[in-house]
Amino acid sequence: MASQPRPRIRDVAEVAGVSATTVSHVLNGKGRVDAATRARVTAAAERLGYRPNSNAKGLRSGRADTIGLLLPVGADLEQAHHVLAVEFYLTLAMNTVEAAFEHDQALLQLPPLRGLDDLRRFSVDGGIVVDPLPLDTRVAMFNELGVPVVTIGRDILRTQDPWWVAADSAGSTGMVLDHLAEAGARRIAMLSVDIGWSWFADAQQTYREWAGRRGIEPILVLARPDKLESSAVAAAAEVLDHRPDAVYVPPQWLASGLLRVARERGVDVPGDLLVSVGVDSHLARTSEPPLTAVDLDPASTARQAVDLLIHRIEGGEPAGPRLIPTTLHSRASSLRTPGAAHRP
Amino acid sequence: MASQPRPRIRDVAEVAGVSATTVSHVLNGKGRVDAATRARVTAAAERLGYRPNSNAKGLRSGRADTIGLLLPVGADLEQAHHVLAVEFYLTLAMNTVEAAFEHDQALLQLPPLRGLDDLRRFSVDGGIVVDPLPLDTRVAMFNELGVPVVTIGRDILRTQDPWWVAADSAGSTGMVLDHLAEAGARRIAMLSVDIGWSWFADAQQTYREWAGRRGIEPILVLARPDKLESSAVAAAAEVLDHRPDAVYVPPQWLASGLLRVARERGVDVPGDLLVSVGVDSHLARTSEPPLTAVDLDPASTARQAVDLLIHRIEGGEPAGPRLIPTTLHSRASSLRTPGAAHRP
DNA sequence: CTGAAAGCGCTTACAG
DNA sequence: CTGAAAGCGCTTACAG
Repeated sequence: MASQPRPRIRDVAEVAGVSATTVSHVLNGKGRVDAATRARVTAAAERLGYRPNSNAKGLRSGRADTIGLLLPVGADLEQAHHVLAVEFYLTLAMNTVEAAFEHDQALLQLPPLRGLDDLRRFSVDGGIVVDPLPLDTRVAMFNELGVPVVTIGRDILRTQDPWWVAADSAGSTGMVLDHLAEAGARRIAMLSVDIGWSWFADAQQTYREWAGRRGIEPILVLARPDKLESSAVAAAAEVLDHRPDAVYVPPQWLASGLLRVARERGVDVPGDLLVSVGVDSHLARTSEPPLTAVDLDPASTARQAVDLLIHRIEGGEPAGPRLIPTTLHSRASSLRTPGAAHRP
Repeated sequence: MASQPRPRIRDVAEVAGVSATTVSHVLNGKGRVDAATRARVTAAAERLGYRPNSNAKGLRSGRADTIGLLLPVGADLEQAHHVLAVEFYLTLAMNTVEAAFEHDQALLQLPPLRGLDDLRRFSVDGGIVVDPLPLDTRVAMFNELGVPVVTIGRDILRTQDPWWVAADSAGSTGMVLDHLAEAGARRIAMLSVDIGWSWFADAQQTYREWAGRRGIEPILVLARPDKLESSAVAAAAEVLDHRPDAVYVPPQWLASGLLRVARERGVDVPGDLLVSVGVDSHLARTSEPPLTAVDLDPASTARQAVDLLIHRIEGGEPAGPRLIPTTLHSRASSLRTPGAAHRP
């Protein structure tokens, strides 16, 4: 419990019989230092459990060795109905933490930013903004303060910005639609939402193009973006009115509403209707029936985002956006087993 | 995009026509400063968008104005089956962030700590360790470095430690058992797990005492702590072998296994079996039937933990542990509607 | 290869 | 009520 005073660089220098300068050189791999001296310094630092004071280091170097993470959820997340994506965000966060750690950076969780002053209170070398809205204000704040920023998800209106990492929505959509078509679907609808996140925007565009190429009239229903159960149910009812034989649902939070309405109408999944959702989750895996879903690989996404941010912090050239490949987990909801239709 | 140089305290001093000392006094509410001077300084700081450099501040004061949060999940959380509690942890994390922010503290997400050196790399004034195991190593590391620490959940073996905040497990258990008894249950079992978290340990003890007071033989089945689906199912089968008419399941991740086994055996919930789970979640709310569950109020828990930690950082006397009251959300799984039993 | 010295931007005795 | 000066623990030209 007794907090012994933390060793300073001069303590290490003393033990090693050199100057603080030399200790600094050794520890930071700068300058030329004799191998024997280097060994003595390393040993002394090790023995004392020396860790440079990050405030002093940061003050001198102007770097905080800290990056900020801004999730699109606040403290009121219990209320929000997109709680279904919590696994995704928590996985994203924990992987960001570990990736940052491996790069010798600490990870600051930023609260929702109400203004520039909120952001100014944190000293970070860079920031990661998750799920930017079109012309995202949070990104603008980082830019305004000259702090390097990278987004997870693309800001669909900042078309010149190369500093983002995102799961491949267009590719995923093509994969899902092809999968449903191969399973025999002829009238494939999309049930989505009108939020400006690239995951949804790109899915819609890809769906339209895909339908166009096949000369099919797209059936596209957008739920209200309020994430309320009632809106989900209303949109589900509307899409079923079109009598599709398959539905792709990029926003995973609309899936349970769709299943419920289908059940109420006696529409069997997968017998009468194939379903695939956009973001894999425990719920998708344990749903009845289990739902075919796209695995967005939040772990890789987080790591790529940290890499890209550090590249930007170090003044690197825009390395271009990074698209993260996805995987389709095919489950019972999209498997048309002959004879399984119209089970009682 | 152009990063204009950040204003320093001397810039503010210059604009206000005073010394840096006075600016510091005004901004930190120290010393006596003339009201007019104070106003000029405040205005100047405001106009320049001045924010003290936290590294300089920290170097001088020895404080980092940063607290660390250590969740019991790592980057591999997709694998772990306790993903069901992700809402709880994410809510905890986001509320910790906001509470810290309101106390002018930044919140560092700490990665899993493999040793003292990992912890030394972070400069934090204090730490919050979530769900400590008995004689928790992470807590020991903070103590070893002399960094104030507070736990969310009680370390059941460090009985002298008053620095914790936890949802009231004993109270919740009593509430659930009474609720089930009032609904008519006579043979109330507990399906839990042998992990040393206080939430589970206290629930078991309370259950035993409760049964003892009523002269009932407790039916207590503990699942293996590996969080595998197979272990959950095995434990569920074992508890149903005892033919209980109600089960309280403190670890929420065992609930779906119980429901599945009950369905397979033709045991109707709630007709033949009342069920209540320990941690409320979206899954509990949307389960079929919806599950009666304890709301642990992670938001209050997080805020109290931050309060307590700051109290400890400031050298306050042990204020004693803080028990967070819980709420029971009574849902269909524990409502014995006469005649509802043995629905097809 | 090594070290003395300056300075990063603050806060805090201390003097006036 | 106000300010000059020291110093927190580092890193980095610079000199030797």
